[in-house]
Amino acid sequence: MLEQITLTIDGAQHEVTAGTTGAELFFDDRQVVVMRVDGVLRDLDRPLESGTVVESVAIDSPDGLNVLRHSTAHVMAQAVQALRPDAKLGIGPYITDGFYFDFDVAEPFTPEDLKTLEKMMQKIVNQNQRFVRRVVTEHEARTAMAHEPYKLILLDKSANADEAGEGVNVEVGAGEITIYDNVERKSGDTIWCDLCRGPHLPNTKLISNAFALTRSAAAYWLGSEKNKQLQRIYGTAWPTKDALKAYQERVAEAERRDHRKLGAELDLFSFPDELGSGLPVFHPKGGIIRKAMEDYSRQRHTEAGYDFVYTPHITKGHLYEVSGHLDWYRDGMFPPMHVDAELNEDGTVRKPGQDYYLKPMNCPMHTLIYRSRGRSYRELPLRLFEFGSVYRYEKSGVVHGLTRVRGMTQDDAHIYCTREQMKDELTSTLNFVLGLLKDYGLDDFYLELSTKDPEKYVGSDEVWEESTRTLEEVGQASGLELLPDPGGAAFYGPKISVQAKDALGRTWQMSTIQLDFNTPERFEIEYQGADGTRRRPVMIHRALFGSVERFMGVLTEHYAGAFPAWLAPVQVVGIPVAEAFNDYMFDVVDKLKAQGIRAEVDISSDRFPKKIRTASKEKVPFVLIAGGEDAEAGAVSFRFRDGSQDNGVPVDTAVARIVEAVRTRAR
RNA sequence: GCCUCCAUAGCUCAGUCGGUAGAGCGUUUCACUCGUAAUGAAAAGGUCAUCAGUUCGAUUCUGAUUGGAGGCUCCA
Repeated sequence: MLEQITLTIDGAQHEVTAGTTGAELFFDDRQVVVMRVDGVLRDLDRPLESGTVVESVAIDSPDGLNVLRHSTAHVMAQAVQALRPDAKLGIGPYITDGFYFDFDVAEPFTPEDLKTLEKMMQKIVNQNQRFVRRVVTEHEARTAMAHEPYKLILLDKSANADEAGEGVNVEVGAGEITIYDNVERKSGDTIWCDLCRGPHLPNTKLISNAFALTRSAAAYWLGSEKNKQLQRIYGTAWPTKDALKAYQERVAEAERRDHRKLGAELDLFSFPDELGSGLPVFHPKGGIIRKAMEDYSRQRHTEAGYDFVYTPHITKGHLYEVSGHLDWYRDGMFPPMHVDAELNEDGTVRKPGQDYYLKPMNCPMHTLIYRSRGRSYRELPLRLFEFGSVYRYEKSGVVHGLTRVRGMTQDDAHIYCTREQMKDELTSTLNFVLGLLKDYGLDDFYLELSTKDPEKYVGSDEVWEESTRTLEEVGQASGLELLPDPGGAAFYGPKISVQAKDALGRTWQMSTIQLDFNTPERFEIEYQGADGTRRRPVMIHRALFGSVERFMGVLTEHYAGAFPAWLAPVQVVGIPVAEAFNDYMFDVVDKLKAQGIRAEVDISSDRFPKKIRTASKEKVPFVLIAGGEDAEAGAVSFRFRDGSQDNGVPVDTAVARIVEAVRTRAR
């Protein structure tokens, strides 16, 4: 008689025969591709033990997708080794929306290779190979992987795989060493195998035809610059062809929204080669958007009690010796210009001269303003704000559109306050920042708390602890999700950053609020307390846009170039139905201009439908149309960006509506 | 910084197996204009990124430089 065991299956107790596998348990649900046993993902074909809690995992669940993508990565690696028998395997984990696999190959992969590989993968999928798990000893694993040097390195590291580097723990985990064999269904032959922690899909058929290889690129082995670069192939995989298509459409939409593309199409900004990498110029239309952003920011900062200051773009090097930047970030600064040196005729130095640097940060200069005279506790908190232009020597490979530049303008403020004021000041700053971001149209946030990097910090542990705790309390009080970012802090203090999600659900790090106990020390700034003693203020760094340039890039993508009326370069275009109504249209536009609205009349020689098309392509928020019917009624007709209309609106009403939309910053 | 790829008109791209180039859009001009995403015609516009090398001759081949793309590493 067969022994019966008790399992908790998807929440309910069941009695089953001992030795029952997940595959038998869930055989009638083809969506189930893997299972979770006592919280751990397992292959379906593993027998279940009495008393365990078993949950089915569907292919379209987050874990199921990860397994699907990991298995697809195996299929790809099998195809790669068939195409390039000399290819050595690196690691091949799942990632967001897909997977990659690294290979050491003599020649990089070409786009044609990717197409060939996709076809080979489809053949493997159609063969319906089984993924078979095999527990091995370390010796067996080393024998099986004798020709895979990188796998042998992984075995060396298996004891502490979780710390070894990106993706390593997908291959080998602490505990058992396992190999996954790809077994051909008909012959039972093992066609391919890989050292892998699993779990995997039961078979390749489940991958169906909903996968694609997307790109190839180089990547450092184990993610370290010191290691050899391997060739990485990225791919994506989905439960259904429709899901794959939806993903590809999302990628295409992101490409259409790319601010570099829209910036050129809408004539907002450009990156002249003559200026150098990462140095943008803003064209008149981009300038209007930027000015509107800055004007509103100034207005709000004035209301919130900030003082406006201005500082130069260049300074003697000594300032950044005092601040510590030359110690910590010299590589990220433009090299110095050496000036004022004088030489004797024989080439010996008569006057040594000195180094000037472009400024990479505003804080030291603001601190000099603080220090320019004695300060009283009555002045604190002192909030110094500047649209401060900074220059950073970003490595050539990382410069990217407006989001990573070498010259940028920060909406930078430094708040000097007492330790007692610190918490309230942080709280009100965070609220100020969140409120302002919402006004610009971003409203889906979470916070990140970046804490000390043990290899890169100054100041005492005690101070770090206090400031970290304070930031954490403030973050938690905000009610937003607060995620830890260990080691992410700047050398001088911990920070809270606001992460905003855009219209496509992508996350951007926006504002940062940083505590700094270090700069006040280094610059020895003080204030006189009510009791007459000299005390050291605390300094808070905060930027809301981060950089104006980057924020504009993010907003461009968030709005897909269709900026809300208050930011739009051209807010209204008047289109007369025929030339005879030009004057009528001009009268309407003049009324709008009198109210400060950016309005134009399209009097080009284009025909009416072409003018509509032009205005649509320029993403103008309000198109006003006037012809005979409207003119007789003293009205205009609206055409909105979505193509909808509102005809016969009295002119004064139309003007009021537009003015109101701009005033309220309506979307 | 590293790897791979790329650079032809303002934009998107074709082309030249080495003999100085073409389309569409845009621009200009002319004609035509009456209701919601492209009226027609003509013209202008290019040291084929820059600098060297090979060659009778280089936009084309080679190298370097600059700039760009996608990754990796980095991001105060």
